[in-house]
Amino acid sequence: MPSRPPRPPAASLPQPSSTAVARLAGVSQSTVSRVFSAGAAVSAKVRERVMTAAAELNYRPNALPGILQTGRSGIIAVVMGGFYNPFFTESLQRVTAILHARRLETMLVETSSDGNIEEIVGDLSRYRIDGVISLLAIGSACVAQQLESTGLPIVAVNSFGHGILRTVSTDNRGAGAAAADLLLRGGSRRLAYLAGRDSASQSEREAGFLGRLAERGMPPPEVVIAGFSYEEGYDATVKLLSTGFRPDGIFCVDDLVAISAMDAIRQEFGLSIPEDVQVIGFDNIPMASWRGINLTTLNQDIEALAVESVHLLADDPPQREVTVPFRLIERGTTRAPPG
Amino acid sequence: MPSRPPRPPAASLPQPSSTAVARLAGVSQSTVSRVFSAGAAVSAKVRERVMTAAAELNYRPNALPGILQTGRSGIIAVVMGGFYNPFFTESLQRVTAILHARRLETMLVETSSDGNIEEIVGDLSRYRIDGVISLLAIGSACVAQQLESTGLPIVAVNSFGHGILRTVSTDNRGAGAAAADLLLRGGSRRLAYLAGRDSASQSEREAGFLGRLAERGMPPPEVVIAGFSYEEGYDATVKLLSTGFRPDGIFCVDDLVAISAMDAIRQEFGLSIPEDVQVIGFDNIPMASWRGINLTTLNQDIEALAVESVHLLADDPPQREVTVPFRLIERGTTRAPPG
DNA sequence: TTGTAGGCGTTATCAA
DNA sequence: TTGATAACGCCTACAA
Repeated sequence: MPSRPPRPPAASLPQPSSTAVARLAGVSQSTVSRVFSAGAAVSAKVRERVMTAAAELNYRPNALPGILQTGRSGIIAVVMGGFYNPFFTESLQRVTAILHARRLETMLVETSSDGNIEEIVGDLSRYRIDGVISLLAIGSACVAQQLESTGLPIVAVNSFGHGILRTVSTDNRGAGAAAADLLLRGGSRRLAYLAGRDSASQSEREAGFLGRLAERGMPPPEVVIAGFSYEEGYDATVKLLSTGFRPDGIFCVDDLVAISAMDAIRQEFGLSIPEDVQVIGFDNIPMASWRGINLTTLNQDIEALAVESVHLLADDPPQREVTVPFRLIERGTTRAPPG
Repeated sequence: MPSRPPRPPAASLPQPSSTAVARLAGVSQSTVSRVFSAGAAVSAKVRERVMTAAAELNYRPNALPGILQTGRSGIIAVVMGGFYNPFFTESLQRVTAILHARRLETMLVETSSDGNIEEIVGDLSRYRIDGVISLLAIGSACVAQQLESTGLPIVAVNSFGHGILRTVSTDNRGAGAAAADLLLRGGSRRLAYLAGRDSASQSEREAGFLGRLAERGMPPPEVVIAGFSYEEGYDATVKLLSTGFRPDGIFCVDDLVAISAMDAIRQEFGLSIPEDVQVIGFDNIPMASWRGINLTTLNQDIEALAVESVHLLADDPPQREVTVPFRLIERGTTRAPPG
């Protein structure tokens, strides 16, 4: 099923080997190897000679034979989708930075759905990658099972674990409840939820929101599926407000949807935020803090998510599921509490 | 200088080798190899037996020995920074997708400055990567020289080539001129340019803008350095308008700066856009088309930039520098032409 | 069509 | 402290 890259991409000159350096320096190949290994025992004189020869040949050690022997490559596959969402791209940035700090390399896997993850990861296992961090939620137990069958350690962010995967997640349920509390505190009584498409984070946020409203004796809110993007969110909001139902408080599955909802509310219906409608987003992407947007939202601690993901993958600690706390960021799209 | 990953990241079970499969299937190792190679000559019966054995052991071919022999890995290093800017993240997405379509893998290199690129790429060359695509501009000829010394083919986007690198760039100069034309056409006469920090794209855009204004007999515009981000742009705009000078047309080095300028203009100075001030951005990031922003901008054809980058790297065509046309996107922050 | 054997560039083990 | 040698797992002749 796998195959080599079909056309040779830009052939480069063959790199010099440690043998070539050894020859030039008049030492054995093993000595060259030692010079370029961490805790080696080499005399200063020999090291000097080897380094000179290496510099002359522009020698760069080749990591592949070592990988061949140890079976460990120091390469981690990071699975990404949703590049349009700053939450994901910032997550990618942090994860990569943390991996780099640990001297691990990032192999980037780009895919829009989690359907073909298994195939892609299977392909990548040709390189003897050491593990997988998926910033994309793994939706089905079946895919999780397939991934596990690669034998690689796998961490998924904001995903179900399906009893198999290691997971790192924001406290999505708690955050949903906090959103409910805040909307009620601001006086909203006709509530709506702009939902994402099926996923762990989406359903946890929804469960937290609906659960808290029920606890507090509110009728269930209007729920409309808005996806995760601006475009879908805009249409969903128009649809929601066109039913005749006029919510005075909306919780959105993410900031992109929240921002689109604000635009639709103002431009299509001439309503004011937060006077007529309170809006709460999720993620705290940079745009949420832009002056012209100023969105109240629930912050995901991306740094913590990234740190914990790498920790779970690389340090193999006993716990397999980590929850990271959210933080409420009150800005201008909710009404400050009266008291 | 380089070294192996210090701590073993999550040891996984050793993967079965083709030899193990061969033993189980009762054939030679080379036969297994042939079964998993593209244009192999294997009898159906043997292939069948090998596949069964491979499935039983959950065998995955190891690409490393092949790389060791050929010196080509099928891995491309993609250098990224500026994750806060959708232009860069979308570029990354496209490049990765195109590489993947060619069965090339993406090794992601995250760095904020181009200063340590050489070190990072040097590290990566341990993996015998086949080339480098830098979405980060290479600022100094010195760094370009160091990169070239790795012997790897290198493509940089929106960068100077320093007579060494292959480059793919938007027609930044032409786009700057188009911005000048549009502002003048809309009637602006007191012009300003919110500049980026020193880089090829920044200076080309500035040169195009200033050049065209000069051609058309206008005095040189006010120029303020605004970096590339929202925060810096906001401060720079406040600074610009606080000098007493009141521009009625502003060209910005990128959309993030333009959006911040709009926010500052409206919120700090109570001016209207485009009535009092026309604003033009650069990139055409998704936010520029958001209803609440609706920014006139110059589109960079990211798909073309990505395609050409991979082409220049992988197909080694004669030309080393490619320019991609821009496209003017007129939205609501400029005044429609009177005629 | 299949098997045998050599080599890719390291690291690790042992002997000197 | 250094050198020789055997892996690592695959590919590619070449032989059968």
